[in-house]
Parts: sequence; structure tokens; C-alpha cells
Amino acid sequence: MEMDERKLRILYAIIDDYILTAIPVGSRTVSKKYNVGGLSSATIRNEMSDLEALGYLDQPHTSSGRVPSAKAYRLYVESLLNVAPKLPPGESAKLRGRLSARERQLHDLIERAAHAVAEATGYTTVVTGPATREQRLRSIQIVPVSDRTALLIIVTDAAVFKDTTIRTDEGTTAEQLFAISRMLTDQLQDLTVGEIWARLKGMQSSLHEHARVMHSLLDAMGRIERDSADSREIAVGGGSNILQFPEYSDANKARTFLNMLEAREELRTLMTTDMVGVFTLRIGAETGIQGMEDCAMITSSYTAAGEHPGAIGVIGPVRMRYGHVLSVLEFMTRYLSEALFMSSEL
Amino acid sequence: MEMDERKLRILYAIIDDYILTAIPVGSRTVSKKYNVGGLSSATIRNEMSDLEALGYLDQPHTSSGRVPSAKAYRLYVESLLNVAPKLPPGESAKLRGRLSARERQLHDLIERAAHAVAEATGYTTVVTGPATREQRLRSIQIVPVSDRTALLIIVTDAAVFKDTTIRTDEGTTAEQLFAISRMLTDQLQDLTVGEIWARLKGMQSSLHEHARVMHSLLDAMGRIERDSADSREIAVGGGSNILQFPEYSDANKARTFLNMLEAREELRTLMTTDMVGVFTLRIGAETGIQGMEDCAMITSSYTAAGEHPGAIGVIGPVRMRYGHVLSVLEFMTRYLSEALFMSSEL
DNA sequence: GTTAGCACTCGCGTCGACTGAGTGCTAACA
DNA sequence: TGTTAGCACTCAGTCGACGCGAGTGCTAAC
Repeated sequence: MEMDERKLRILYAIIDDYILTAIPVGSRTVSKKYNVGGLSSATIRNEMSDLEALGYLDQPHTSSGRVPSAKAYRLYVESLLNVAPKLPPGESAKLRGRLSARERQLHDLIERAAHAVAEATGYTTVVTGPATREQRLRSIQIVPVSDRTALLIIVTDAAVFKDTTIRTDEGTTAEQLFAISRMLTDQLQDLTVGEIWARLKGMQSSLHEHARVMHSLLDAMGRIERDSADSREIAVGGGSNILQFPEYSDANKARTFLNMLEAREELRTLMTTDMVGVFTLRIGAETGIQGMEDCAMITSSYTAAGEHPGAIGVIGPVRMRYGHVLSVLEFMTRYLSEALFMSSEL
Repeated sequence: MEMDERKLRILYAIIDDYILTAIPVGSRTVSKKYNVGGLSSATIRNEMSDLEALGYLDQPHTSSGRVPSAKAYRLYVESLLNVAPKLPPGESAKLRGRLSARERQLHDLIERAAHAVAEATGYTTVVTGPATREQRLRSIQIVPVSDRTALLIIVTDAAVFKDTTIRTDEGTTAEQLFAISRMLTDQLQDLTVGEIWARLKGMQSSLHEHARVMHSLLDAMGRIERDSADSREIAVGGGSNILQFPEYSDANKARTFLNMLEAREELRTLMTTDMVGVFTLRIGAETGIQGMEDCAMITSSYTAAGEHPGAIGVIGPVRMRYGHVLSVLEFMTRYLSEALFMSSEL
């Protein structure tokens, strides 16, 4: 038995209806509500039976309507990707408005992006920024705070600051700290955060005159280096959106889901593993996360300087409005890529 | 009719039981499960009837057990405050462990505090930091980023940074920017963020040699001044904890609640209005927030330099474990006050 | 003042009947 | 050979009847 044009149209009708209503779709519904060539419900029934045999439909129990399988969704999303997803201009204007404060700080940027996408799609959205240790140093500043302490400020190309207090010798002047800052900036510029520590260690001996500061600095950088192992900015928007779907009307399920969002740990692995291509679709157990068995997730990684520093992920019920989500994602990845490009050109 | 010792003991027994089980408490339960002088259920019944007349108990419907009223909870909490709330040493050690990374950044500090309290109590927790415009300037730094842009970094006593990009004249050297930073720091030190802009405006004319930088700076400070109107750091922990209580098993209710948490707007007003005394208890509609009709909230403001820069709020069902919550709050306000004191002594 | 006893109330869980949406199969039709 | 009408069958969900049990208020006796 082969898949043909008519079967495909029936399948898509079922998927569309199920996405809308979340109730198993019967043959009569397909025949009456959707334009599939004026076929009778009986014919549809035969076709549906075939589609089930082909693995595109599931039947929750005898004598109930059919429900699309993961395989069906995958086919559906694939076909959506062929027609380039495009956001209606009204909506993209609305999204732009939500973002227009033209944030310079990475933190705010991805936070806003997450909320904007969550609002536009009605689903939960996760956005990650570039890995800390991949960011390139732009400038180091040591700012005196009291007689014996100073603040270490690290500015990177992603416009993030890392800040830590370090100890200085009593009597170190602002000018001296400034000179050190200058020198360090010169020496370390364009290195990644991951590389700085090693380089700094090599420099140590040549700077005996500011031993105390350097020691403290090395210490702080070591800490930053360790902390940044797989750290990156991560923002969640619309976490509670999941609650509006009947799939998550069970309070316990909802709770494990929301806990997962709050813990961030699993989320991080979820957003970094297995990103093949621009869009990645994961359905149910494929996410590998407990509490997401009834979810699907579409991720899309944005680009900056030819790299893929981070991604946007939309998490919703398996019967997600894929078409809409894809167009929002398409818009937002473009937006983020541009925003990051601009800030790196700064 | 008067309130007497026996009535009080019965009332407390009812409150304790209701907090534990969330089911209306009957006379038999009180008589059997709690030690109230070996009275029979009939006697308890009479007393309960009196307590209802006095407004301390409600009856959801005829022939069901009694439920404590807001008035009862208030009395209960008051009595708890008389015996100084004290955390068992095991628990305080656990809490301390959760916090021990001795964070220097306000953001991380209150974030950790919120999560720690949420975990310790099992309820949703909100922590606010000092209002931005009340923070006192410690140092201003202008850091060159490219030929024509620089980063404005403002270090305050709460160890927060505000950062914005400003434009500079082409050819401005790092040394010049450093000199300006130094001068500004000298001039503006110890002013609040709210005052800086006005002072800066007064200084403008005397600095014609760096007109471009000053102009841009004034601009940026104006923006910060406006943005900081009633902004402050705010962190939420354990948002999903509310879902475990039967009071919020309704998905819709839960959703409005979680939305409220995410929007932060109402939360901010909630945390700043009407803080009288150290602990404030608000029950149900008193919070003035939609979606919190079935909640109670206990807030406790911490101190720093004789001021009350921020507060911790625990939000749970009306039948909250007040005793435990109070002791956790007592611990944490002390902790926060100390942590902020230390960072200001820095 | 306390308690045993009793009639009464009412939420809640169980059970069975019924309904209706949906199916698969068969036979007739174009 | 593909399509359709018809029919028997299935099964989840709804609705009402019913009984249980926890709880009450009241009264009379201790």
C-alpha cells in the first residue's frame, strides 16, 4: 500500500483538526468539515484505516476517532518547511514592538526574545545565549571600590559582564589599577573567556610588581573559568502557558514540567544536544526529559559570525500549531542574529 | 460571650489540623486527635458553635466540619510572633549550605535567597532588592569598546551595575575616559542614582572640553533615571509550588497565579505597599491581586544601614504553615541584612 | 457544665442505564 | 474497481438514583 495525494490530504485534515480541538478526529468530521473531494465518511474511513496501517494514525481505543502519530507530525512539519514559513506583516510588527527597546545587554535581549515568542505563539519558550567560555574578551577593567578591594569587570563581545571582587594591596591607586587594566586588555583581547586563565598564568611571573593584584586576579579568573564550563545565559518565557492545554490539566504533570523549567539544569542539556540543521523537532520521549512526554519541542538556532551561539526552543503539546510556530521562529532567529551582529559591530 | 483559654486551645487545634489536611475539621477529630482536656465531641461542638458566632470559624455548608476564618489565622500568627520564631539548627545549616557561595552580586544574592526560602518552606517566595534610585553611587567607569562607543558602568553600594552604551568622539583615548571617570566618581560619589542626573546637569557647562561624551552621558543618565523610577531587583522562587495544594488544583486558577508571577508588575506593587512592622500578613482579597484570593502572604522586610531596602514574601494557601514560615523568614532576613552589610563594608 | 443519644443534613463515591460518536464490514451501485 | 449506503457493534462519558458516613444541633440525663 502506498501513500498517495488523497491520503495525504486526509491526513493533513486530521492533523489540522486535532491541533485545533485536541479531540480524536472521526471520519464524519473529515468528510463534512474539510474539503477532501466530497468523499463520504465511509470512503474516508477506508483511507483512515490504511493510514493507520501505514503508521500515521493511532486509535486511542476501538470506536474512537484517530489521532496523528509522531510520524505524521514529522511529515507535516517537513511539508511546512518546504513552503518558507512567513509571518503575516501585522504580527511581525507586533513582535518588533515588543522588542523595540533595542537592548544592548545580552541578558535583556534573550529575556525579551523569550517573552515575545511565548506571547506570539502561546507556548513556553526557551532562549539560550552564547556559551560563556566561547565569548571573546573585549576589555578588562579593575575598578577600585575600597582601600583593599576592587571590582573586576569583564566585557565580552556578547556584552556580558562578569564581575567579582578581588583584593588589592593597600595604597594601590586608581591610576595603577587603570594601568594594569590597560595592559591586560591589550594582552588578552580577543581571547575567549576559556583561554584567558591559561594565558594569564603564563604572564604571572613577568608582573611581580603587582603580585597581590595578579594573584587575586588569577584566582578570580580561575573561578570564572570553572564556572563557565557549560554555562550560558538562558531565559524562559510563558512557562505557565502549558497549563491551558488539556494535555497538562493534571496538576502533577504540570508541576514536574514547571519544576523542570525552574531548575534550568535539564533545560540546558535539552537546548544544547543534537541540534542538526536549522530547525529541530523533538516529539515526546525523544526530548529525554521527564515531564515532557506529552510535549513537542521545536528548536531553531540563530547565527552570529558564522557560528551558532544559541537557540530558541518552543515547547508545547505534541499537537502544536507548527505552521505558526515555525514562522515566529523564522522571524526571531533572524532578529537575534541581526541584533547580535549589530552589537558585535558596535 | 467571651474568648477563654479552652476555646483558644480548641481553635488552635482546628487551625493546626486544617493546615495539615485541608479538610474541614469536625468535633470528633478535635476530641480524639488533639489533647484538649479529654472533652467529648459534644462539648467541643458547643464550643465550636461559639467560636463560629465569634467569627473565628466558618462552616462551608451545614453538616460539614469547620474551617478557620481570616480572623482566626490572624490571631494564630500573632500568638506565634510572641514566642520568637526559631529555626531548628539542622534546618538553618541546610539553608546556609544553599546560600554559602557568598555571592557578591545583589542579583545572585536575592535570586538564591528566593530559591532557598522556597525550598525550605515549600511555598512560592518573592524577594526584592533595594530600589534602584535609592542606591548610592560608588564609582563610575567609562570603558572604551570601539572607536566611537564606550560602556558606561555604574557601581553602587548594592553592588549592582547599570550599563549602557554611550557615544564618544572619535579619537578619545582610554586615558581621557579614565580621567573623566575619575572626576565623575569624585564628584558624584555617595549620591543616589536618583540624584545623579540633576547634579550632572548642573556640571555640564563646566566640562565643555568633552562635550560629546558629556552629552551622551547625560542622555544615558536621564534614561537610567527614568527607568529607575520604581524599579528594583526582584526574584521569584518555587513558583510551581502552589500547584501541589488542592486550593490550586484548578488549572485556570493556577494559570492566572503563575501569569501574575511572570509579569512582575503586580508583584512589585504587592511587595512595596503597606509594609507595617517587620512581619506583615495579608490574607486573600487583602492582597488586592487577582489570582490570589485563596492565598495568604507573609512579608518580612530586611534592614541595611537602618533602612528597609527590600523584603521577602512567602505566598501560599491561606492555611499556611505559619510557624515554620516565620522561622525561615526570621533566619533569612537576618542573613540578608548581614550579607548586605558586609558587602557595603567591603 | 458535661455528655450520651438521636434525628437530620449533605457531600461524595458507586452503580447501572443510556447516549452518541465512531468504527468495520458487507452489499449494492456507477 | 472504486465509492457509498446501511447496519451491527463498541465504548467513553453523562446523568440520576442510591447509600454511606462524617458531621451537626438539640434534648435530656448525669
